[in-house]
Amino acid sequence: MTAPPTRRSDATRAAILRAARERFAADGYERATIRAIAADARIDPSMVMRYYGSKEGLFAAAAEFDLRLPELADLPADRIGEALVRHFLDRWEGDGTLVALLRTASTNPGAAERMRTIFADQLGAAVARTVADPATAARRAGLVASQILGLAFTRYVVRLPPVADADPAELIAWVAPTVQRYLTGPAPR
Amino acid sequence: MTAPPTRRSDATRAAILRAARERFAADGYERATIRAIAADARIDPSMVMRYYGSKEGLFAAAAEFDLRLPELADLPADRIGEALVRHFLDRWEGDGTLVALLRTASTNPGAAERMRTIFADQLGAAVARTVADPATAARRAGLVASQILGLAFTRYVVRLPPVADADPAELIAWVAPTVQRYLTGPAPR
DNA sequence: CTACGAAGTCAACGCTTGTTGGCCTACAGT
DNA sequence: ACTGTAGGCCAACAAGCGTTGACTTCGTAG
Repeated sequence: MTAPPTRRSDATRAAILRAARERFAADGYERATIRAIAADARIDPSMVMRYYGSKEGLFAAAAEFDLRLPELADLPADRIGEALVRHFLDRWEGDGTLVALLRTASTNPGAAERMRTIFADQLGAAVARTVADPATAARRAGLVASQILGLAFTRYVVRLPPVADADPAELIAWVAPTVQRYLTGPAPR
Repeated sequence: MTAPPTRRSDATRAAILRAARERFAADGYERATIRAIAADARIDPSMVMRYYGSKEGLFAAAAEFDLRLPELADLPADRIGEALVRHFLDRWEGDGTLVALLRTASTNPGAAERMRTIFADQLGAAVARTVADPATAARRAGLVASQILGLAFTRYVVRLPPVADADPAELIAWVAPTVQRYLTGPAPR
């Protein structure tokens, strides 16, 4: 047990992180300035540097993200698609971090790398544990990612009206079969 | 016939536009600097301003984009999905403009608006012409956009390995049924 | 009560960016 | 040959950025 329980600065650190996530989500990496983040958190820009070293360091801390995937094996095999789509919509409807990552991955190589890691490790691993054929597991996970990220991109970033305005239940009903097929459907050819 | 046939500066204008598209596609809006674009085109940064007024103006000119969708009604009804996926892969494999738009739409409101227009007008209209039920046409077009843009995003922007490394034929085989169902499948519920 | 380290503030730096206006150059019409 | 004009270049500007270091304030341990 090495940890000194709480430092006085923890509240500030947390405020910075919260403001950073909001700004990164709203504006992307380059337009989210340290000065603006500091203003939101009501502290001095230099505090950000003290605690996170640099803008890159701040982003790395703000973009820590756990998909919190459920154990797919515990679900009824024919409901995995539905459960996954529902889970993702819930997950990022309440947490701007993934939108921040999505916006930033477009221009920042580090963020793109982070995104690759998250989806390869977390989603890839969960899929590998459930899919029968290990040879196609990675491809299946990639296809699921393409539909899930496409949904997030059109709904939260571009805000294409027919997708952004739909209620979650309808989106789930439409998209779940796609994900289900990518996971458990027969491989083509 | 109002047009003076060719001005001496047309070659320069075109060079700027070509360089701009490449830079915007590779770096996104904010990291693609006018100076870098001008250097690529081997002209002075001030020329960019002379011809396009501002960086926003340059982007607006560079992001002009026609999806060149085929007339869907001319295709066999059960092959529309396949044809569409193949068309999109072809279309942006050879032209960086859409990738530039994709990267830029993440952070630049104007680019997001442009993206919305392109997909609502061009794809939305083409879908509306083929889908039986006009009430669901917009939603179906949005869903197609979500899968198509998700594919582009994972393959060309994030470069998620299982999607980026796949060859087009395999991607088409996996994704075509999704698009086909979004277009011609029964509406859920 | 005092001293010391952490937390926070302030002002400035060096750099890059988009943008501007003045200057030079080359070509077309007479 | 001469001149007007469009094409192109150079140098500079103001603004905003990330980042730095020195200074002040606060809370606590001895």
